Amino acid sequence: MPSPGPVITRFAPSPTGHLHIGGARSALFCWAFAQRAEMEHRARGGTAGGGGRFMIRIEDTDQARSSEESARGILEDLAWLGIEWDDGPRLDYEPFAQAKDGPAPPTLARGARRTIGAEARDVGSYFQAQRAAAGIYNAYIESLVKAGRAYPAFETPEQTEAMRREFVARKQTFKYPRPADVLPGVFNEARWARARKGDRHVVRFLMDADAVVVHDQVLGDVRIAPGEVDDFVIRKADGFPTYHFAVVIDDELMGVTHVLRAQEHLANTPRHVAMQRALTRLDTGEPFRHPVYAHMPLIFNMDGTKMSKRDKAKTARKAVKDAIAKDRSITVATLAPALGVAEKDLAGFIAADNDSIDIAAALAGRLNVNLPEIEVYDFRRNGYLPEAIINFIALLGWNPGMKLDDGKDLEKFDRDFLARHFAIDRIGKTNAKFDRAKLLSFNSDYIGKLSDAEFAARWRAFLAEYEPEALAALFRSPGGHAGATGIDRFALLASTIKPRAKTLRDGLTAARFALVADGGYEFDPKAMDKLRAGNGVDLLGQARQRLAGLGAPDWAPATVHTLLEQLARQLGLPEGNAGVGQLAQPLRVAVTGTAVSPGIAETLAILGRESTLTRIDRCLAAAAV
RNA sequence: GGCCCCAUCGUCUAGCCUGGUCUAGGACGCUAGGUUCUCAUCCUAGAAACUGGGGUUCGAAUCCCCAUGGGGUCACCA
Repeated sequence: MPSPGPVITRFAPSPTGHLHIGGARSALFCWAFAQRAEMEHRARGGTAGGGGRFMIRIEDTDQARSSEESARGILEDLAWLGIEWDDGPRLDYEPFAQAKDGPAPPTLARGARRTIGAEARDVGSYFQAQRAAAGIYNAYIESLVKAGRAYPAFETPEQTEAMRREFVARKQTFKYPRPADVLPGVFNEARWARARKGDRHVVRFLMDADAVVVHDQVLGDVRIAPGEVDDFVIRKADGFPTYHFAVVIDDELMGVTHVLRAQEHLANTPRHVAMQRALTRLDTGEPFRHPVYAHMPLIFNMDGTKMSKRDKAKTARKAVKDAIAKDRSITVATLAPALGVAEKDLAGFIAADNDSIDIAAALAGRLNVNLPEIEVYDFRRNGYLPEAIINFIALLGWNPGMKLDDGKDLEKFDRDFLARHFAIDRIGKTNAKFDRAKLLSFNSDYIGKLSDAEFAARWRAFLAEYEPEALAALFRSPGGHAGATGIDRFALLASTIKPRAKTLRDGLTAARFALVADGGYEFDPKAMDKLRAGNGVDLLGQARQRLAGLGAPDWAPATVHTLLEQLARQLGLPEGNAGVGQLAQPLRVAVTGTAVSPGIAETLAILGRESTLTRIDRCLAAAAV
């Protein structure tokens, strides 16, 4: 039996921004599908790369909107998620979140540089703009024109638009009317000559008259009646191929066997199938193949709207409007300079004339609001773990359909599991809503599952990347005093933060007490009232005296705890933790200003002797007023 | 509007293909308890769904039809 060749899947983003979370899922499924094929191939003793390959292709045919930075950003986002491609653009990068335990200076210790992707299969560039420059598409355009399956059209965009409006006015669906001189299967020499002369034109595909059936692995056969699809543009006036055309050419030339993509592309697929029927390879003379199609359900916001980066602008716009309404001193004139943007731009943003994400981000920082995460990068900088995101998005429109021993559904799994078990027949058909609450739950679960050392390393790497000042502050003893010797304050802090952090970022909230200076926090009035009401002040004084007797070198959770236990006993408080608890609350208020903190012994140990005593004294003074 | 796709708790979903084992299971969220020095973690319990109507069948969440609802798509964007 001839070897069937590898399964080849592809993810083909257009580089016009960061990687959208929905795109990440498409990439993940394509990756998993190829991975599984490769694994099974190797299990049968096959050679590496011969069973399944995952490819990235950059669809940068939109000259105006594409950028190299976006392309790189998307590749980095994929790398961060751990979705690595076998074929595609080369990415040299420094692995993320690899900071390990190290000496005090809070620098981000990057791992060794890595490279993903290589132009290994000799299929040319993975950038469509470069492929266009190499003449790949034009050669096929010409072959189609010569075969009478495509033709130049000379209407200007304005003319086409006018035609469209006429149709709409008559309540008809616009379909480009094929010119009378264009005949199927007949090379229109006159038009071609005029085009070659340099007249501005587009090239349209001459749609065939037969029905098109898309055999979709998820949705089943989808039949489109003849005449439903008009003669669409395959080459723009600027000489670049349209998406539809470039996709069909490249998928064939790059040997793509399986196309897994979002359902929004389903309606485009008949065009692709029709072109595949009409095209013949220029190198081998073989007809184009039809890849296997699988369209997956879409992902929406909880309110049913599309998840788009404009949501960020919307959120920021609402926030700034609220702020202006609430506080008269806030105006466009005062805000703009503070944000570092032009007044005109800010006014335009508020008026919804523009949706600048830069302004949205500046506003969010200024007004202290959280923008919705839409792109992978947003999740990353807000402290989500890639494994949580992978797991969560894998469940949007797919599930393994397996039960755990206790009868519950298996829903927590990693990339490797997905690679082993992913199958198209378990892709669902119904659109999903992106439930951030569940993602958050997944994220805190994954944080909880990390060992203390791992969490400390990853939290530290995260802070080094996105909150370097906070990290630096955590490495300083709050009051500038020498920290306890013999304990790693950061590790201790991290271990107490871990169960309290739903994201790496919000771990900072729980760590606030360790971040502020000894005199840098307010005492919560309610907590202070409570302190004064009972015998809190007295207990606090007693505790202070006792703690003062504990030398800085002994300042560790266990010793502090023992000391408090002993004190509780001496004061005739209830046995065990209940007694410690009566001491804990006043102490907690004293050293954090609030009634909430990690365990009191850990809290005090993290603060160290000098800070603790300083803070207690400050509280005692405040309570006496 | 034309064409196409879809339809189980608030949300993600299992079950549907191969009708009975479904008084429809799990997870998140929610509610109520419990553990704990506060908070968080953790544990237990509870409320919560087969869109509607016809049909097929001894029997339908599961098969068929219609209605309704939701979505996608109709660019010289991808």
